[in-house]
Amino acid sequence: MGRNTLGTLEQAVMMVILALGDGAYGVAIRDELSRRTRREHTLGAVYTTLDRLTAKELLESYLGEPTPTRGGRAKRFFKLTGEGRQALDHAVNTRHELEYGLDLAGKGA
Amino acid sequence: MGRNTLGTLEQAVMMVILALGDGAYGVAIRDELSRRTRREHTLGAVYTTLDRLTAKELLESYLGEPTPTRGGRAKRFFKLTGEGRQALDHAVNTRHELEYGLDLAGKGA
DNA sequence: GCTATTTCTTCTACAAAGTAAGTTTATGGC
DNA sequence: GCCATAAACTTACTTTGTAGAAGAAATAGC
Repeated sequence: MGRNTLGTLEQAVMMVILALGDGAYGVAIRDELSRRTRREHTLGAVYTTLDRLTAKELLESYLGEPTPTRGGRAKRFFKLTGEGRQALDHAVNTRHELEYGLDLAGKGA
Repeated sequence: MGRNTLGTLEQAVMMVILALGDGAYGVAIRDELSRRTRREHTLGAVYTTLDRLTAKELLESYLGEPTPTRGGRAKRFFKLTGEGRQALDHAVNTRHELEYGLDLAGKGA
């Protein structure tokens, strides 16, 4: 995709990160994504998206505390950068204008 | 993009076709798209998308009357198939669930 | 202080979508 | 005929999306 549009998965991932607040790390993101999407996404898909968004500086990441549960590797948490927030808002607005006046399923209000 | 998700442009184009009703042909679609998106899209981008959606049987096309205007090649009009309508509705619903509970710009209602 | 187990991340190769920059076909008027 | 206009088509390329693993880190139990 040319310049600066966000793909559907990219947008979805960013929204899920917002929804998760703190606690947004790879596996959790995948799970919440599956929940909201009613669809399975592999971790591979999620992480590559995460990486690409980070490379574009729309996300930033930091490593979490030593794991509290059983075994496990250190979680990497993600959040939107200011730029990321802007990009998402822009995508949402664009969508809004596209949907304007149409009667679409799920547009109950 | 893997199996059956619609990309952002694909969704956008389908929405614009709905918005245009009859009168949805390449150039008109591009123009309406630019209007609603506040962004220029080349015809190349639009036509390749149109073709792909047609190939996936989400759109169907038919040729219009011999051109009424100045010069020009016969217009090709597009509309959603039943399957296309379904796919779009599904995309809209998914989006809905993703946005649920978030406070996003442009989500005024 | 090993080894199995759990939890999470990283890699790699490929398929699908998006874009740009042209080319082609068809009028109509001069 | 030649130029301008209006539309569609083509091609080569970049960016996103996906799958299916393999790789690391931490802990528990023994």
